[in-house]
Amino acid sequence: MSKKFYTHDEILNEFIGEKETPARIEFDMNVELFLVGRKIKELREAKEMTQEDLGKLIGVQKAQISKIENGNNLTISTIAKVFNALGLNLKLQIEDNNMTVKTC
Amino acid sequence: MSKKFYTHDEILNEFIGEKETPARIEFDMNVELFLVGRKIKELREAKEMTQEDLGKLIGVQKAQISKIENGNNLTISTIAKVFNALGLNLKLQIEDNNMTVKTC
DNA sequence: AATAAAGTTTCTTTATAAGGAAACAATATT
DNA sequence: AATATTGTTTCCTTATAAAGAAACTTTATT
Repeated sequence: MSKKFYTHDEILNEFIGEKETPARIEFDMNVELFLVGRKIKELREAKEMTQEDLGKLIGVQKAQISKIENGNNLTISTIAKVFNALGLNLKLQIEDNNMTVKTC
Repeated sequence: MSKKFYTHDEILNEFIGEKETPARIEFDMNVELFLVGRKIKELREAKEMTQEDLGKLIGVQKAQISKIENGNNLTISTIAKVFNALGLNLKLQIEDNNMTVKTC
């Protein structure tokens, strides 16, 4: 009896919905938002900084940076602080699911 | 004795910094991030919904929507909930201040 | 001008993000 | 293999976002 193995995409397509369907768009947005921490880690590493380096820049311990990178419900002010420290500019792009693309 | 009147832009240029200078970029990002609430109000009104309508969609009182729209340090999860309810898709666009443009 | 509808404010509680200290774990480095 | 560096976890406190209830204010509507 042969087992079927699923790719990540197949799982999402099956259990959440195909790409561009409302449920899937919503899901993808949530994933993206809640992965800000992961993104921060990536960007910090790209700048070859340690958590301690980044912590010093914004005045917190390295442990706090670890929590920020691995936690998942940051506040706007925390996100802003970190992005500033990394010399990065974060913009919000708002898309209406029924067409028009705005940017704020 | 004649008084000089300043435009909004003149004030920002003078007291924060000219556009595209690091201080100004940082300032503009902070403004944008902290104005998510205002943006939510705009978008809700564009959909011709009352605060009560929106509140019902996400299961909170209209007073809470007022606070979200006028407050200024929302969490990711609050932002996600509201944007979902409005049928909007929020994307984060990350720009490195020394060039390269990424999107997550 | 009176009524209704929409939005805001105040007061309170609850939930949780932010943060430090210190121990611990995992990865380099010598 | 021992040491140093980097990252994570636990325990704890503090700050504050989220939320409801109810009074209040502002803006339509009749």
